This record gives sequence, structure tokens and C-alpha cells, in this order.
Amino acid sequence: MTTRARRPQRRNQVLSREQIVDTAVEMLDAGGEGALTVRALTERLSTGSGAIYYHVGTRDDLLDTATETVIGAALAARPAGEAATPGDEIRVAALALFDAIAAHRWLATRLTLQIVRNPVGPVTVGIFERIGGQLGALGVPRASWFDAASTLVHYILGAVSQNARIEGDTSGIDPEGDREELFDAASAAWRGLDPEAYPFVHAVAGQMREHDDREQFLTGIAVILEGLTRLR
Amino acid sequence: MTTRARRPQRRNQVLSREQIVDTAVEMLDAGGEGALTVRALTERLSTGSGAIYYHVGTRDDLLDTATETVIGAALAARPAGEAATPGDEIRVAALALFDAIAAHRWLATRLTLQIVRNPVGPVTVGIFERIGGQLGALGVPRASWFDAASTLVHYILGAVSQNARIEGDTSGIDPEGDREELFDAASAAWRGLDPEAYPFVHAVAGQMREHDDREQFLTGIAVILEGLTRLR
DNA sequence: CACCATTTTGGAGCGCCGCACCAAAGAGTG
DNA sequence: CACTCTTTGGTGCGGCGCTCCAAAATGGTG
Repeated sequence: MTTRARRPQRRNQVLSREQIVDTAVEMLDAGGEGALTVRALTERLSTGSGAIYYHVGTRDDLLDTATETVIGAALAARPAGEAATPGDEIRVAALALFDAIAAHRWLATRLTLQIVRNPVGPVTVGIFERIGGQLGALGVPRASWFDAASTLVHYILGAVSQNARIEGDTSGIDPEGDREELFDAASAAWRGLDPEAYPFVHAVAGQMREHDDREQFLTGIAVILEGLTRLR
Repeated sequence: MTTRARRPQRRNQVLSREQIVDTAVEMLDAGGEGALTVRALTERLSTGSGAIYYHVGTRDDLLDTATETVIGAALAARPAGEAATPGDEIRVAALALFDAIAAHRWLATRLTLQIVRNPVGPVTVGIFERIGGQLGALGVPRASWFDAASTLVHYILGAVSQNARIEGDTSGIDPEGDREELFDAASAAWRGLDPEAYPFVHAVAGQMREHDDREQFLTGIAVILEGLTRLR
């Protein structure tokens, strides 16, 4: 018998799991998912691959952990005022996710991946709880809670994924500049399409250039909340 | 001067672009995105990598082409009856996308990827045109067309992505069997969560097991359409 | 203090991968 | 028949994730 059965866990760790994850997030932010290679990580931390695998497991595990970390931080956001309506709560949570993915564009892919294959993990549960918890106060009947929450989550993740930008090809970071540029180009291309074959796309080419992502995102939330209140 | 300026394109092609894409789709369906390697493709077609790159370019190009092919086919679906309401049109298009991704699960990731980085491509334009073209008849004011279409597209792609299953780990194909099983497990896990910390998730654990994906998807569409009609 | 079980580290090596590149075969043309 | 351009199969390079292991660091114990 050892004197005290369980304790020997923590030794002095020069390299910590947290440190690795933080560095990984930095690298992901800087260069997209393709930039996070185990080799690059070991070089950055001046260590070997063994240490990485010892602390966080495979590259996939590392990406999951990074996702959990970032999403967990984002979901901690609460409305500013004291008397917040359920709508406010949902808007704040949704915007927190929106902004998190805008700041960490690699999240888009990873988030849907994780929600799909790990419904029990803190990410899925956290998002559902945060969004769904407001439905009762919103007047949605209990029997529709899961459908309603799913609708919101699907919309939020869909919108947020599609507003995320391309990963891996932008070596320089020019977040606003080429975003405008890209919209201009897309708008011009849409306008240039055959109005007979593509009347709608042709017609909204102008709106697409002038729209604001965040505002549009909130409009969508408002539409869904409106629809949900008619569900009763 | 040649006798006729443009014509000499088609030589005898033992290997056609179409053939490659079709085979690629088969392989993707069978084993997920990870299963489509250039090496495996060359082996399956008993050719070399040079021929592949000559016909379709890089692996990424091939995935884009495969996506365009499948989505193009899906978008060709029209409502059965003759007198279709705008709502019917949207539902049919949405369900076509839903079913396409259910049949080709690798599409989920690829679709959002393509929409994000190629707003001019046939996939993005096709989806927007198909969905957005109904908004006028639905009574949505012209100034809100782009926002409304975006809301629908965001929701559809979000829902559809999250209903797609995991890629690459299932060697055997057991589409219904382990789906049930997975829901059961997830439901049990949700029910097992602390009701104080996660009241909502705990409460809807039962609904999550019994829900039907397609039905829930249509409920979401109905909610959004309802909300859109209040937008005027 | 010295000893040693255990944790933690760094790195070499394996089996993959995508893809650039190229020499040669094939098909139409004069 | 020769000649040109298309099409093909294959080889090799650089890089990847990951396994495995010898060695170093660590901290409790006699």
C-alpha cells in the first residue's frame, strides 16, 4: 500500500497541455488549419512530437481541444444590462459565436464537425443549453423545445460557417481589405449574369455588395424568433 | 490558317473527365473524404496520376467538380404537382439539398467550403437563385430579398451539415442502424447530465431521441417562412 | 543523502500523402 | 509516310501524422 493512493499525478511540467493548446490556437489563427502541423508545433515549442502526443494526443484531438477552449470562452459572454429579455440572451450568445468564428476562422469547419460527431461534448451541450435555455421564457411550448433550439443552432452555425473566410491561402492577413474587394468582385459577377437565366441573383447583386454580415445575421435571428413565437 | 479554326479538341479519350469525377464520387460515398486519394483513384482507374491531373487538376479541383456535379443534379428537382406555391418550391429545393447531403455525406464540408470561397460558382449561384427566386411570390419586399435568401440558405446549409454523419471512420456502411444507436446513446448521455447545470439539455433528451431529422428540418423551414412573411 | 519508480521529453523512422515533372505512346493531319 | 499535339503512366520529391523508444527529469522514500 502506498501511503496515499492517488496523488502522484502532478509533476513539474515544463510543457503544459494548456501551453500547447494556446500555441496551436495562435498558429491556427495565423495560417488556418493547414498551418497546424505537428512538426511546426514542435519546432515552435522547441520540443519533440512525443511530448505533444503525450499531452494532447493526436492532431485531431488537439483541434477538438482548441475548439472547446475557444467556444467555451465565447459562451461565457452574458448580456450587458441587468434586465435581459430571452431574445437578448439568444442574440448575445449568437453574436458571441459569430465573433468567435470571425476571429478564428478555422473554427467554422471544426465546430460543425464536433457537433456532428460528439453530441455529448461540452461544445454541443454548451451551445444547446445556452440557446435552448431561453425558449421557455420566450413562450415556445415545451414540446417544441428541441425543434426550436435545433432550428436556431442550425441557422447560427450555418450563417457563421459561411461568413468565415477561406483558410490557408492568405499568407498575409488583410481581414477587411480583401473582404470588401471580394464582395465587390462577387457583386459584379452576379450583376454580369444573364438576367433571364438568373433573375434573382442578378437582381440582388447590389444588395450583396452593400450588406453587413453582422446585421444580416441578426436579421436572420429576428426572423426565426418571430417565427418561433407563432409556433405556440 | 487551319481549315476550321476551332475543332481539334476531341481526340480519342480512353479516360474522360466525367469518368474520373463519377469514380471519385463513388469513392467519396464509400469511404468519406479521406478515402479519395490520388493514388487510390489511379489504382481504381488503372492509370497514372498524370492523367488525373491532366483531366481535372488537383485533388481540390476534383472535389469541387464532384460537388458541382452532385449539387447540380439535386437542384434539378422540381415540385411534383402543377400548381406549386412558393413555399412548396422552397421546400422541395431544400429537401433536395438535404437528401443529396444525406446520400453523399462528404458534401457537407465541401459545400460550405465552396460557397464561402467561390460565390460566383454554379453551386452558390444555383442555390441562391433557386431559393431566392421564390421570395417575390412569397410577398417578401424586394429590399429584403438578399437578407431573406441568405437566412434561408444559412439555415439550410447549417441544418444539412449537422445532419450529415461522420466521415471516414465507418468502414462498413450501416446508415440507419448506428444512427438510431447514436441517438440513443446521446439521449442517454443528455439525460444523465446534471439537471441543475444543464436544465434545458436534460429536459429535451427524450425529444432528441424521438425526433426525425427530415421532419425537424421542415419545421425549421416553416418557422423561417413564417417569420419572413412578417417581414413586410 | 542516494536510490529508484515514474513521469516527461526529444527525435528517429515508417508509411502514407499530394503533386510536379517527364518520356513515351497514341491519334489525327498533311 | 512523317509530323504535331494530345493523352498517358510512372517516378521521385518534400512533407505529413504518428509510433516507438531511449534518455532525462522528477520527487518520494529509506
